[in-house]
Amino acid sequence: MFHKLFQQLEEKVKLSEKNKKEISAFFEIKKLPKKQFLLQEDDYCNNLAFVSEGVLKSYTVDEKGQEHISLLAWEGWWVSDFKSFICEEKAILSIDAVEDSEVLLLSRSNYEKLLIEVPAMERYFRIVYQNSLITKDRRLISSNSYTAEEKYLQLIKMYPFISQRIPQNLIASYLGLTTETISRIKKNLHKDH
Amino acid sequence: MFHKLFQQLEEKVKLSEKNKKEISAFFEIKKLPKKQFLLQEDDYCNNLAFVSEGVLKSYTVDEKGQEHISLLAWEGWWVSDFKSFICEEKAILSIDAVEDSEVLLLSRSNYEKLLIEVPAMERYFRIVYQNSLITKDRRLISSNSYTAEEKYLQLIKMYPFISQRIPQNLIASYLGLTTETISRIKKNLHKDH
DNA sequence: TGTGTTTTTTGATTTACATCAACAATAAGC
DNA sequence: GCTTATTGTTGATGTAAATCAAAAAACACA
Repeated sequence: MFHKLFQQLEEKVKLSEKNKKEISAFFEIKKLPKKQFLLQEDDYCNNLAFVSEGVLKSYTVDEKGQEHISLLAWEGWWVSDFKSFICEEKAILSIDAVEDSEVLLLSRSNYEKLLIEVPAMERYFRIVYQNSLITKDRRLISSNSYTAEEKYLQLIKMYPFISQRIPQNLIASYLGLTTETISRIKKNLHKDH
Repeated sequence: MFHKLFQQLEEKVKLSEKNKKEISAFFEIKKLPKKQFLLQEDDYCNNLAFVSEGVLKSYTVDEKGQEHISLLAWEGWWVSDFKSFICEEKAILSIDAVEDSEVLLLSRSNYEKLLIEVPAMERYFRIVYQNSLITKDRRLISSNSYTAEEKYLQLIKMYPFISQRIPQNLIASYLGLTTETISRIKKNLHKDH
């Protein structure tokens, strides 16, 4: 359960065994069967969630009822409605499980305590956010300047196995495209073999 | 020169007078006249830049020579090609001054030292990145799910005075639209007064 | 093993925004 | 103040991707 978490942490910061014991006490384990919500729009997001198993998606829903996925989070990723979590506002994101999953929850107060009591964690989150910014930056550029095909190819390049795990309609939503468009792109790529 | 920086820092963390002296020693001041580059594509981005005066833009240039602005940074903002800075790769972004500006440069080695020697700065950057992620998240949602008009309105709402300072063609590029589209949107909004 | 559900494919049509082109307004340099 | 750049507007036309609709394929589970 905590294996993935510590693996993640130790990629970025040094931890003693004592640290690890300390840290795990701040988390709560939660099983999340497929399709179950971790967060619903308009609720308050009171936890950061670390995905220890499975895949979750976070998304907005527009007036037409269409989902727009902002993040696909599998093992080793953090998910939340960050703005809601930090600013204690109502969430605009919903989060649910794409497949049977398990998450480690870190409540707001535990998050704040953890940052202070374990300085390595302050550093860890600074690094995670740093990396996260890098990816988000690239995604934003891609979203504003690339064609549908380029966006799709870039995603496949970044996560070659994503289509084995994530249905195409979710990939489409993640890229801000329709499932029909993805289907046609694939057909086209095949043609040019 | 350092006034804006300390103002920014003290919004987020507590600093002693001694801290301030220490911190300022890590920065180098640079004047940047309008249109001058802070960074060019394919160079290495070796500094984080804090804008103490003026406005910079960071952008990519596509095969057709079109600019795609990823960030408009005015007083109080940080700019860099973050991936290049962190991973020591070649930059894909160019950064230049939209108006006569002044920046405070923090080199990679100074950044790393600063984070370790002044723990408040580790905390500061964690908070800055945290906030930055929140904005980037919202921008990504907007970019993938909103119409041109919605994107424009959201920007105006977020930065009501932006059009007084930033020419429309740069705003267009920032939103991933053309200047003609912005012009038509404005006309339309006016009509509905 | 079949039957319903979810996901993907294919084709026809529409639409939002880009592109192209020409011109108007503002600002900047000498 | 006049000239040259820069920025913004307007109209005509093109196009990538959305939408609509319906069938096919893949999956789920009774």
